[in-house]
Amino acid sequence: MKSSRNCRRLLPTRDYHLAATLDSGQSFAWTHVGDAWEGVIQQRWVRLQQVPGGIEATVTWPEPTVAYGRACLPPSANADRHPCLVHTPGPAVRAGPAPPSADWSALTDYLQTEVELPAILATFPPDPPLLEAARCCGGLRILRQDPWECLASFLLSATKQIVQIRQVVANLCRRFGSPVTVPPDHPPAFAFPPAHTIANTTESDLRQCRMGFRARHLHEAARRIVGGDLNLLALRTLPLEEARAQLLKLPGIGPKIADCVLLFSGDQPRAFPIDVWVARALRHYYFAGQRVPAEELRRFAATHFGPWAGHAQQFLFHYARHHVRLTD
DNA sequence: TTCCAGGTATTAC
DNA sequence: GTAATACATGGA
Repeated sequence: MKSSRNCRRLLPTRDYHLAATLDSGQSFAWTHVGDAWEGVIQQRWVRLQQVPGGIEATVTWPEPTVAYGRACLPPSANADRHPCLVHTPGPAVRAGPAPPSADWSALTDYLQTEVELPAILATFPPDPPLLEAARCCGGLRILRQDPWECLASFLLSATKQIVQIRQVVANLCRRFGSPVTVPPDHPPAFAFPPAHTIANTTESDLRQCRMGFRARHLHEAARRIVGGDLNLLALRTLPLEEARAQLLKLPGIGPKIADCVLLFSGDQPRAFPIDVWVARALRHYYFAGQRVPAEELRRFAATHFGPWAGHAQQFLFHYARHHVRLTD
């Protein structure tokens, strides 16, 4: 086994509920291990644990060290439009040995620890169900994920339970992802496979990961992205409607998955994914439980919840799943 | 066994 | 235009 060394740091946070955030159906890449969460961020194994004052993060470096890529995602091009976002892009990327004091900004950027949640809550309309949902799910955050991993994961999410999506994503990483350095005696961990890897495999191979009919969509989407039909990072610089229109051109991506990608990885805080849970909550709380066409729900959500509608959506989603029993 | 899952695309009225 | 239906798989 290759030797490795751990590096640990406290990431200071306020109003941050790590478990709610990592286990709220935004990302399917985290495993609950004891009282911590383990996953892979940008090719690096990470362990996160909520502690007083913040999040204790442990990462592992290989020894001897290897060159590694971008230390952090580019800062949000939309940051100026959204004063609640405070990005700290970190120093220039180093290649070669990674010292223990290496850049943590990739992690804080992913976790969005710098976002002032109270400032976002202050923009919400004063309606009782939303405020109750926000109260029940205090500290629930929106992650800033890698766009390709987010898109691919949600392509796999169609009519699947969250636990099953996790399994399929794990299958995909195990079969096609690169192994990452883990602590001694730790089970192997794998990075999410890049688009070109998926594009270069076959639909039949993808089906081995138990993703069913979604294999064709994933394969074709990867091929188009690798072919340059769509620049995922550039979506962060576009107005919401334009970014959504670009995503809707991909096979297997409709309004719901497009909004998930835009909210969870595309710097589009107004994006408002409406799935079965959110639709149920909207009908129940805002339309007296009546049947409402999907388009009308979308129109309502686009105007009612304000500039941080996506956060409101995530509160309603979490609330509907864990705190109340709503019927269709 | 039957139902349903963080949907989408296609086909039928 | 809106309403059903197929699509794979497996947990509840």
